[in-house]
Amino acid sequence: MPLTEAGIYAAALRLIDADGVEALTMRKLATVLDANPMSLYHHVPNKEAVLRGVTRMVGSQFRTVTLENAPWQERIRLLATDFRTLAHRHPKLMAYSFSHQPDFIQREDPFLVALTAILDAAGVPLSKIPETAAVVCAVVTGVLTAELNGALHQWANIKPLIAPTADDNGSTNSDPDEERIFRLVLDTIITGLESRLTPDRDGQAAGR
Amino acid sequence: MPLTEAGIYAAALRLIDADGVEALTMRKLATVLDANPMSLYHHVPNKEAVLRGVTRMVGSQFRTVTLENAPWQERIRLLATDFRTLAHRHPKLMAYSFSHQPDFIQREDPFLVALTAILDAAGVPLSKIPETAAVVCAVVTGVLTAELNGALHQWANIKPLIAPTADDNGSTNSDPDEERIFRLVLDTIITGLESRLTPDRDGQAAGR
DNA sequence: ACCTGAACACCGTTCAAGT
DNA sequence: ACCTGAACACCGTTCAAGT
Repeated sequence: MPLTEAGIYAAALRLIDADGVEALTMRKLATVLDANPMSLYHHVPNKEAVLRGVTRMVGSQFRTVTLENAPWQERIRLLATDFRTLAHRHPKLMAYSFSHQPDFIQREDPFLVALTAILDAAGVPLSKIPETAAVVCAVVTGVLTAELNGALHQWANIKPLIAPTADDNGSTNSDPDEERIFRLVLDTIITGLESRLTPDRDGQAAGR
Repeated sequence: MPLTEAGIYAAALRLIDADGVEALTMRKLATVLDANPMSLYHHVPNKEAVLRGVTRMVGSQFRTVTLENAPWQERIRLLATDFRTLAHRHPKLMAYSFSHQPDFIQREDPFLVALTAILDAAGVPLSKIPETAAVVCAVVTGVLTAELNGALHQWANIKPLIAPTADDNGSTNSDPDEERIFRLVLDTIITGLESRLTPDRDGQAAGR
C-alpha cells in the first residue's frame, strides 16, 4: 500500500488512540506504515500538520441526527451527547485537540451547522448566534476536557472542608459521575439560555 | 544562589511565561539557573514533576476577596473573574494545566474553598455542593481554555452559513470579544444555577 | 549530601543522493 | 515524483565518579 496523506492520518489516529498523543512519533508512524521515516515528509510537511490533519479528519466524521420538530432544548441536548460520544471514541486525541487546535470546530463542521440551526430555531436573533454558539462550544468542550482528563471526576468527589462531615459512612460514591455531571452542566446552560430567550415578567430584555 | 525546589519552579515559570510549556527543557532550565542539567535531578525527580510543581505553585498563589454580605451571584462572578486574572497572568502555563493537570484545583485551594462557601451561602444543600462545584469548575476552566488558546475568539467571529449575510459592511467586530463572552458564559451558568435553587411556580424541585 | 561528565536511547527535520 | 541513508541539532534520563 502506497503512502497517502489520508493513510498517514489514519495510522496516526490508531497510534494516538492506543498510546496517547505524546507517544506519537514520526519514526513510529513510519514503522507502522512500513516506510522510511523520511518518506512521510513527501506527503505531510511536519508533525504538527499530522496532528492538525488527524484532528480535522475526526472532526469531520461527526454526525448527528436532526430532529427538526423537537423543542430546541432536546435538540441541543442530543447534539451535545452525540458530540460526547465522538469524544469518547477518541479520548486522547480529543483532549489534545480541545486545548491545542483552536480551529477544531469550524464553520462547515456538522457540529456548528447543527448548532446554528438549533439556535436559530430557538429564536436567538441572527446577530447573537455567533456569540451564543461560542458559549455553547466553550461549555461543551470545557466539560468534555475535564471529563477526559479526569478533573471532573476529582472535583465531583472532593469532600468540602466546610462542616467536617461528622458521619463518614463507608459507602463510596457510585461512579457514573462523569455522565451525570455532563448532563448537569448541559441542563444548567440550557436553563440559562432559556431565561435569556424568554423575557421574564420583570421585563428584563432577552440577551442583556 | 544554591539550587532549591522552589527556585527551580520559579525559573521554570519564567521560561514558560516567555516561550510556552513546549519550549521548557531540563537543559535550558539548568542553563538559566547556572547549573549542570543533571544537578536538577537532585531536587526534582523529573520534568513531569517540574510541571506539576509549577502548576501547584501558581495555583496556590490564587487569592480572592470574600464579600460575605454580597449576593452569591456577585460573589461567584467575582471569584471567576479573579481566577481569570490569574489565568491571564500565566496564560501558557494555565492553558497547559487545565488540560494536563487534573488535580490543578484541589480541596485546600483558595478557589475551591471560596467556591464551596459561596455555594453553601447560596443555599445549595451540602450533599450537592461537590457536584455543583464541579459544574462551576468545568465551565470556568473550559471557557478560559477556549479563551487562552484562541478558540473562543474564532467561534465568536464565525459567520453562520445560514442566511448568507447579504450585507457584509466593512466594520469588523470590535475585539474585546473574549471578555464579553466570558461574562456571557458566567451569566448563563449563574442564571441556570439560580433557577435550580428557586423552585419555580410549576413546583419543579430544586436540583432535579 | 550534592554535583558532574560521559553516555544512552531517543526525538524532528535537512539535505544530498538515488530511482 | 517519490523514496532513502546519513547526519545535525536537539531531547530526558542513568550511572559511575567525583567533592
